[in-house]
Amino acid sequence: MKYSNQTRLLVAVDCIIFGFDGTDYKLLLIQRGFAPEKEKWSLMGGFVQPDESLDEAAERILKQLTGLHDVYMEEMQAFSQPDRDPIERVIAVAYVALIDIEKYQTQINDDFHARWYSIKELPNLIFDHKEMVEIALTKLRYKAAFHPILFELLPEKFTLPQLQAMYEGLYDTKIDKRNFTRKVLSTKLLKKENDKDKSSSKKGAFYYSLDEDHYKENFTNIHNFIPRNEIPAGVE
Amino acid sequence: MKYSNQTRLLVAVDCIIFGFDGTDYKLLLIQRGFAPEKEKWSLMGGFVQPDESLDEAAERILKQLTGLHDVYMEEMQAFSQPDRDPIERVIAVAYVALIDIEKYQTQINDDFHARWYSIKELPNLIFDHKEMVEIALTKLRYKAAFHPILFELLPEKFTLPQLQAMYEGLYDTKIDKRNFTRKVLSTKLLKKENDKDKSSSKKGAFYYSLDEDHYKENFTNIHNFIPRNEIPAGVE
DNA sequence: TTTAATAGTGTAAAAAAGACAATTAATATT
DNA sequence: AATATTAATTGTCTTTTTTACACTATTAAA
Repeated sequence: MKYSNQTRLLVAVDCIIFGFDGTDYKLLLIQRGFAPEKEKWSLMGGFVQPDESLDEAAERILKQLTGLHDVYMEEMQAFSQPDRDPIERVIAVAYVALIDIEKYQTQINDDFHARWYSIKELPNLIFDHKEMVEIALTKLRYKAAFHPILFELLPEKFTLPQLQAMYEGLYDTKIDKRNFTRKVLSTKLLKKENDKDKSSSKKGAFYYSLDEDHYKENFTNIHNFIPRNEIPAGVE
Repeated sequence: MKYSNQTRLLVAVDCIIFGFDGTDYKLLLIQRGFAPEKEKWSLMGGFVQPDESLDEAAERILKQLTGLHDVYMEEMQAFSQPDRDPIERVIAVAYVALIDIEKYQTQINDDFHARWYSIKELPNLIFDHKEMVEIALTKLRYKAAFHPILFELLPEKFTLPQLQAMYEGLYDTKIDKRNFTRKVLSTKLLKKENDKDKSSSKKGAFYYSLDEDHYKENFTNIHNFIPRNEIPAGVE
């Protein structure tokens, strides 16, 4: 038994994969291997298979490209203009993933010709992928102002200056060191390590890591990592 | 030309339509007119047609049921478990709408047997609609704590006690009158009218209305309508 | 030992949020 | 006409949070 007289459509998942290299935010793009728009840059995506949910499809696709699983990823928004794909109508559900760029491994066979692009120097993207990325960035700025999600971009151990650079990079702003440190430490999300990162200063900066228990417990609390006037308007 | 060897699916939109009657939050439900689950209560939904986006489908469906257009509505989340509909796989994108309950008109022919149910006394719903409603409520509580969206539930003119009751209802909490009034008026979103609503007190309460210009300009600002500890954790 | 470069830290003022209760306005009652 | 009743309206003080602002500490390199 089926529903009759209804049109069935292709449904795809597109993954917006962000990384941070210490200075710039990066987007992981692939060079599309098939028509249309062959060899143009694109988000990694794929069609939803009959036996999988959208979340599962997104995980499969992310794994395929990065080799990673258990990654922070969430549904962002559906893109459904009937003509967004010139070949055939495809409804795309965009997912946003935040990964530690160092954990990304080029796959044994780099089928996808993937590359990290700085979000400041993105190439032309196929279809409506550019719009997807812009919306994702705006939503990321909004959400990261209140929730400690950007830690997903960092390695296990990181320094306070690195952390601050990450926030400053996302909002393209300078934040007062003392105020930032105080706010971040007051969340109790961080554990101070005993060793220092001396790669970027003579004095060296102490490493911190996430206090996993506190992190899980307090993840959904409302925090306040950046000055109010930097929070982007116009978002949920 | 088509993408080959891919499965095409039904895509539907389901509308979670909230109202507020001065005391309780209400959900507009229909009695499903066709199998499966005929005559069971359900969200209003419909399949996406070949020529329309999801947003357009949601608007069409909302208009069909309520006669209303230009209503506050936004995409919430996709529901995509392969077996969520026993007849055939359907991916549903849930939309949340907030309407002024007084504007809702029963359609000329009430094809859908629609009824407002208090969210405290919901009947059993088909498929995963119950889950959709619960998620929608949690997200509404989150969003309404920061953005002035609940005004969409009120008529053009409303009193401060009514407004406060609406917030108290959503969070199931009591809020201090003086603090609430101060916060709400400090947003500059409201205009005081000259007349009073005397239906619920001898003294009467002054009407207020939205200052439309300020409302549009400041809509996306971050406000703070309810005490911090009432904001639900576990949401975006 | 001096220099250079970045890390680390404290305090005071301003703004926002929270706790708290008496007065006012209008109608209903006597 | 006076009084009782009911809900609306209004202000202050305290606490918390946020912001603005600048010097000292550390250590490798010169």
